[in-house]
Amino acid sequence: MAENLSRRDVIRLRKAMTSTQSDSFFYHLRNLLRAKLHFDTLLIMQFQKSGTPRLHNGWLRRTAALEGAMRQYLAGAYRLDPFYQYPAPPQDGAMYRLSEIAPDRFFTSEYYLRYYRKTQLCDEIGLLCPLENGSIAHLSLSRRAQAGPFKRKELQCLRHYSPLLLEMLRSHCNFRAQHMDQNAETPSRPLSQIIRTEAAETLGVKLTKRETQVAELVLQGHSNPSAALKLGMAYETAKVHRRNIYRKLGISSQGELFSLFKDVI
Amino acid sequence: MAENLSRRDVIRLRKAMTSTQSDSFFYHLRNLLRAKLHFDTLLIMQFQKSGTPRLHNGWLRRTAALEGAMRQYLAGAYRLDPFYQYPAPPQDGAMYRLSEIAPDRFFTSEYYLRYYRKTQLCDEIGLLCPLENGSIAHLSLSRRAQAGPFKRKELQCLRHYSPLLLEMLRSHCNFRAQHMDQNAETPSRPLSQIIRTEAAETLGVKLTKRETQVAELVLQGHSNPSAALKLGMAYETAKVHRRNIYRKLGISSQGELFSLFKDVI
DNA sequence: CACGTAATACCCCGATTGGGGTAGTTTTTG
DNA sequence: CAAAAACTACCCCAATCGGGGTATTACGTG
Repeated sequence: MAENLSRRDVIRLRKAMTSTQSDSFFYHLRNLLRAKLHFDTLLIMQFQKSGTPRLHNGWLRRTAALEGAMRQYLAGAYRLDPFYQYPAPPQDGAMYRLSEIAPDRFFTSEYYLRYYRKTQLCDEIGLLCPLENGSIAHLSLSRRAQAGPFKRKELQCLRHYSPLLLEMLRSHCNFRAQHMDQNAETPSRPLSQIIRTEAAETLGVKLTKRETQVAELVLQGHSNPSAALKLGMAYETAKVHRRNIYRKLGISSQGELFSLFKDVI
Repeated sequence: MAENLSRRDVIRLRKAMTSTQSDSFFYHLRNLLRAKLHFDTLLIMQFQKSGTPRLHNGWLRRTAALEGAMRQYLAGAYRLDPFYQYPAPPQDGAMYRLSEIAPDRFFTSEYYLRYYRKTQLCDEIGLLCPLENGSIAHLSLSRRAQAGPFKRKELQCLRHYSPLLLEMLRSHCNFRAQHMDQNAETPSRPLSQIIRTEAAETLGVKLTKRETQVAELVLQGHSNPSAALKLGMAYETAKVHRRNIYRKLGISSQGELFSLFKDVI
């Protein structure tokens, strides 16, 4: 069974666990995981409370598309990442699969089509774990299309060891946070604020609070029903808000809404 | 009335008409037109039979977005330009408005949202005129959103003088063609071929003739009914082709189709 | 000739979008 | 307080899309 660790695995695990407070942790972690499953990217990031995400460690199978996407991600596209916008994980952290937590229309959203799809990644597992300072540690594993989605066994294995992984992740991120220049934190404007000010300044339009929220969810890839559910309102109400947004912005389709904000995000 | 030419207009007209065989034609043409209507871009191009379009003369109101879009256009996006893909104009040439000749879903198409919309252009008038060598001369006038679409009077004026403009356009393009290095013509792969080979090579999928045609029209911004009309088939048949395309390419939405080819086009 | 592929046309369905309207309640603001 | 703005919920509708199916008619190539 995948859950069983060979002697070598045990050694790898020990090396990873004992190195969380050092720079070699990522190396050992990668070795550990590589022995148990196949992945094409491995990232350790930190979602900060009011700053842009930090990439602590990253390994990508060399691809121009992947590196370009990574740059765009850190530059602002992260705001539409389902893992980034996912509500705070439980105290102990948790493991999620992209397809589980993605908004219902995420895979036809502009973010997916423009940033994600061209990386050829087809599956992603994310571990999220709250840190002491209020930020969130994020471990991401993903697979390219040619390798297919994660297999059942690989998922079982990950799920089985996710408590350990989360613990290591937390420990390592706390270590990295100490050596991080707090002041170098680039402030991150939340998506809602971007929408508001962009609409106001560029288009001279004042969006109401609810309209901004609906626009935000729509940009993240929620359908009307899904956005309504998230905001605790009736489906028709979300529709009304969207209609008002379109009217105010002088557009008439979801695609135009995306194109209005894609340069800013 | 807008059709009336002042004495100064007459002088401008004469200058333009007498300079079609020289490099100063564009300058005089711009002066002539500027006196009669407002525009934010003025382009003289030549759509070649089997080469990429040539930009003979171009004037853009300085905008980073405009210049970027122009580069993308010449690099390949021209293939989705409604004027470019418009069937051959009559012998004497003709004048068209973008909204008249655009595919029904053009304004929600990827081309429009990615290339056209961000230029902030909201209206475009194109004169098309066949040349001797089989290529097509194209005069384009467009307006930015802040100026609004062309006014009725401006359109009347243009329409009234379009025979003259077309004649000048033809004359000038023939002049430019003489001084053009025939061999420098960059060969242009037609869209259909790009779709075919891209699907075959990158995705290992053989699209049939009809499927390729449907994919082409969809990428250009035609809906199923519109594509069916263009291909002389029933609406349902076009739908079947599209369904087969999706199945073969392993996708499930129009957005993914766009994203598959957007890097190639 | 026969068989496979391509192409055609039609049926069904559910889901979503975009746009129109009416109406009631809550909140904000002058 | 009273009016305006925001929010809510529901009604209607047409259009499109994506996916399922069946069936008939070419068209070629072996």
